[in-house]
Amino acid sequence: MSLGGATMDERVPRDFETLRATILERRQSLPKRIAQIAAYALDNPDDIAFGTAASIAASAGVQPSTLIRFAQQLGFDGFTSLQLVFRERLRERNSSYDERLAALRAKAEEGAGHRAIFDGFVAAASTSLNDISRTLNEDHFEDAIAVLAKAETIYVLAKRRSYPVASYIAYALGKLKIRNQLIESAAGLNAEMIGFASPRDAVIAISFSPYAPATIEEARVISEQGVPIVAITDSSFSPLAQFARVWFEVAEADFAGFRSLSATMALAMALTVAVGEKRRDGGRKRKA
Amino acid sequence: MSLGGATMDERVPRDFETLRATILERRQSLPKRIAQIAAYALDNPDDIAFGTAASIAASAGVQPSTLIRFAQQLGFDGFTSLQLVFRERLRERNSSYDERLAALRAKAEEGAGHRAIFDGFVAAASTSLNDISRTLNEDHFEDAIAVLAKAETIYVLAKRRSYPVASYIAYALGKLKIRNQLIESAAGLNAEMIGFASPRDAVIAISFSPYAPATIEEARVISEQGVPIVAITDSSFSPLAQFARVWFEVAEADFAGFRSLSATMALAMALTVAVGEKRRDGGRKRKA
DNA sequence: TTGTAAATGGAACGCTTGTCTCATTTTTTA
DNA sequence: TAAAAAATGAGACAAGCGTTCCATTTACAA
Repeated sequence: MSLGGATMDERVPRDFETLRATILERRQSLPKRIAQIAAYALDNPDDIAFGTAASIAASAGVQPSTLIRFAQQLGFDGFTSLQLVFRERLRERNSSYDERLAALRAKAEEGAGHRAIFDGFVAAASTSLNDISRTLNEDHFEDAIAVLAKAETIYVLAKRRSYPVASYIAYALGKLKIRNQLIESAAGLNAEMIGFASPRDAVIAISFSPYAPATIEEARVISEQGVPIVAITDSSFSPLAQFARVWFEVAEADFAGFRSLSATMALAMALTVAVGEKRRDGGRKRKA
Repeated sequence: MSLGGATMDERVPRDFETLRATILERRQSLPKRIAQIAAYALDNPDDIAFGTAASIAASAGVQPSTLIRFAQQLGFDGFTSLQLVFRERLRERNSSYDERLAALRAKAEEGAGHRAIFDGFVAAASTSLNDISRTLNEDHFEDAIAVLAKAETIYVLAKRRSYPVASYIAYALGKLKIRNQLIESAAGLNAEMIGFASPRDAVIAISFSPYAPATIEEARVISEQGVPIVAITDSSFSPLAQFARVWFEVAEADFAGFRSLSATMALAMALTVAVGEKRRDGGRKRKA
């Protein structure tokens, strides 16, 4: 008989995720109009949080009283209690990504303690990842993969601050059983190494301002041999860009004078794995 | 005469950031009670978004009418219009960090196209950064800095997938003019290199599962010589942990079988720069 | 079909809301 | 200090709120 006024001792979903799960679970057994509101609520949670019972009911195409029955069906004692859950959801993702980042950066900039240094590097890395995720040119990306997938040997060229990226690329290519050659300077035999490269090979070259002269010079020589170059660099004015078949502009944030490598790393790894995948599929699995 | 009912042709802040800037700019010239609400609004934006004029006024310790005057002072035609801006703020950060990440990961997992591979690596890197930012043990961090700052020479020990981090540490230490030695295996002289290390030096060792046997063995030898080790590894069961004076547990997310290095990189750079700073200050600039 | 229970629509109600007005207090100006 | 202007507090009020109630419709069992 206590049709609507469900007593509060039955478990009432207090957080949005539980509520969502409860709704999805009972979806089948809900009356038509109630189900209609349930669907609307999950699709437009913000409207539930901010709207009035009347406005929400109108948007969902039901009567306000149905909205209240919906709430009661879920164990709430009225629409208002239900709405609180939807509002709490918005409150709880309080520290949005940007605000967290801003907080990190602020702490880092006011320069208090060693923790601030750590926060600074985390913030720089996050910013870089965010930027590249927005700005990556997908056409260039596909072109680069095509160039590299055709290569017999992939040469990897980077010095100084970019060298860690090159070494990880070489490691990953090796793991994927793709023939590659890391051009290191230890033994001073770079010129000879480069001499073996042919137009059937390809190069991944990485260099950021101030561009290591050796990288630029080696890129020039190797491009004159007709070897296609995929470059990762930091601006269209980069001397590397003029030698490259395809090039990526990656804006890495820096902190305390050291550039984050996270965006470059992510791009490098994606290139590597995509090349591996393309080779396995023999170019068959293409997007239409 | 049109004291309150400011006409709408004067520029009304429509987004939260503009509103915030406007308030901060006029702060000095605002009447006492109005300023009181202004401060409350910037400190408790969520309360403004969800509360009623009465409840907000009570929380801020003013009359509801003052709240309305505050809104009108800013060019809104009432509290309700002002509140819309605060609500929009919550709506707009709709795609919270976690949701964006989840979207990236979902795209990456459904595996459509090469872009998905890229997204996967970006997501893995972001997740790793987020995790380490939450879980970094500050005491360990300070201890590690202390150990490394005292060292005459810092030895950097890492192979295979961890090697890129080691090479960046070595690069950064060099830039900061801190004597360091990267233990590479190229010439097979590692044993001799290690032999020079003394208890007045220190080691940064990095190894993740599956732990490169060479790294573990060299860490064992070097710790038996009494050289303090700062380890970056992935679990408390790591064989590296038992040799270490201080160790960090870094949980790197992986994608397509390749582990992100972003968190490790951030930690490594922070350690390096913090050591550099501590040496410059001679330990004088300590937190109380 | 008929009877019963569930579901629904719509109007009515009491209450709280945002806003306005006006008397009072505080601040500024001369 | 006196006068004028600005700021403030507090109550009044209409509009809109969430909720309830009841008549009607729909679904289902016998």
